[in-house]
Amino acid sequence: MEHKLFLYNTLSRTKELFVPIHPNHVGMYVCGPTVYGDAHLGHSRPAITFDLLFRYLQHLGYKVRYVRNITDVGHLENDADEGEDKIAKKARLEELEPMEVVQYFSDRYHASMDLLNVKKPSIEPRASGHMIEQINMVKEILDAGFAYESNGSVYFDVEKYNKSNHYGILSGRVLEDLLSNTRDLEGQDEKRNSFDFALWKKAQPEHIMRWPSPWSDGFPGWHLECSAMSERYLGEQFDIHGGGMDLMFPHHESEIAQSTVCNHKAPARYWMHNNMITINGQKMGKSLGNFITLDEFFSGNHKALEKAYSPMTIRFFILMAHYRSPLDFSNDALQAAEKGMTRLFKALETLEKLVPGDTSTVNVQEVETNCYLAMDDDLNSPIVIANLFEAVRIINSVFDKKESLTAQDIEMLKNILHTFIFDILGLLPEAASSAGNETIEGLMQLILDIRASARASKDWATSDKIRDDLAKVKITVKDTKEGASWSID
RNA sequence: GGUAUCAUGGCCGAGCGGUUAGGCACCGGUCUGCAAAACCGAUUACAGCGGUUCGAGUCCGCUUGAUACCUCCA
Repeated sequence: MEHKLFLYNTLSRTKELFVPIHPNHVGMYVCGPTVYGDAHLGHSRPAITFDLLFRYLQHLGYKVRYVRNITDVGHLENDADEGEDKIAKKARLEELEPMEVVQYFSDRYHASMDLLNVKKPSIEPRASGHMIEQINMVKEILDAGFAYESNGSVYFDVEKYNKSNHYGILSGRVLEDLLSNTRDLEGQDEKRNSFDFALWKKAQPEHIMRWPSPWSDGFPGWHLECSAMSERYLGEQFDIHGGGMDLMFPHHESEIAQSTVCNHKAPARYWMHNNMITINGQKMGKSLGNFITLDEFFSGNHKALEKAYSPMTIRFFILMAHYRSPLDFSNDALQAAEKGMTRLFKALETLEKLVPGDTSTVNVQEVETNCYLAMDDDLNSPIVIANLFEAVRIINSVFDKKESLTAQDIEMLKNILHTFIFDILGLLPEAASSAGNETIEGLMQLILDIRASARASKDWATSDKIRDDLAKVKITVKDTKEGASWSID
């Protein structure tokens, strides 16, 4: 099957046919988390979005090198903490080594990503492990005359850069507009212009994380690590650079400027940005303090949550919206996703039980074609899911003898669904909720046996009492053709 | 103020000029001792006002409203 994969490129604000620089190979860089806190729902969106792209590119046969960094140095606090490295700040409060904090939250981030069935990137570099590359890059930019040293810190000269290039090419900004936005911040006087950004920051005495450099003991600027690490692992120019929309400016804009000065070409050809997850219409974010961590979703342990939501529910919820649309969190939406996904997986079980017919009354091939068309159209996962539900309808109708499929078509349908549900969307069937505890299993078996004999003798009073009383302790009993089943709510 | 994005039925969410999105809820039906679950089926929409067009959620303009970025943020 011919594939013309179109991806929305923020640079051109249009969907463009994806053509890799080197045939059959794709280099992809995505901005990862800053590890000084637990991952929240918002963090799962880029992870899942670019996991979807990673999976799909691999499915199409590309050899993909996917680099997703971990930021463990370099970001500055604002306001009272201006100039202080975020990680150092947190570490001091906790009286832990900064690297201990980094390790702790990295591990927790990885655990959450594993639960969400997010594939590990090919390389996951840390900023702290690439000091030499970053310092070299600062030197290069200084040598090229696009940076200046000031009091031990080094700043990128945006105004000079903008004379030969367009600073704002990605975000659609015009430098003159940025000029009007002067704001008093500490350290501003070191800069020639407010929009200049730091390449190297001199460390204040209280800084724990610091590295020697030709200019001062300090740490690299906010945007440098991505430029340095993407170049190191993917080369001067690579295919795809991704991240959250909130990083478009100034982070990605500055990355482009830095790399362009060093390599005389734009670092990435396709820039992709996922939209935000909102809560009550507002962006979920650390600064706003309105975030819910992934662990809280998984445990249900948060006042805004009516119940616990499994990792796969979260994944399905995110895939039900297109990655460039804002997605509003709500219990209703999450529960709708949960029910829909359950129905999808139930149909997968039903599919195994279908009895083949002599002819097919529905076109199975169409499901596959439509799913591929949706994926090729800028990763339109909601449309893929809609088509999967069309398959659900087909499966159930065949099961109900309202439609018919040949053995060959049933096999094809299995292949299609497995490919899209497991391989591409990366969904996994949830583990049976009732399993695990032998004592409870045994007790429930006993209770249901007693109820079964009551029902056999049409003793509905006893049968209903057992069911009602179990319901009071949040155990649901369902009578099916194969006997009673139970689950804990 | 500047830049960008968006406004779809009870809720969530597709749609990129011309025949059904889809999910959840609700309603009707099948099944069941009853119920739940499951399954089948039907219904409800395109912020407002103009314009372009044979034809507009879909393009253009204006109005209103919302969000993001401009300061660390996925």
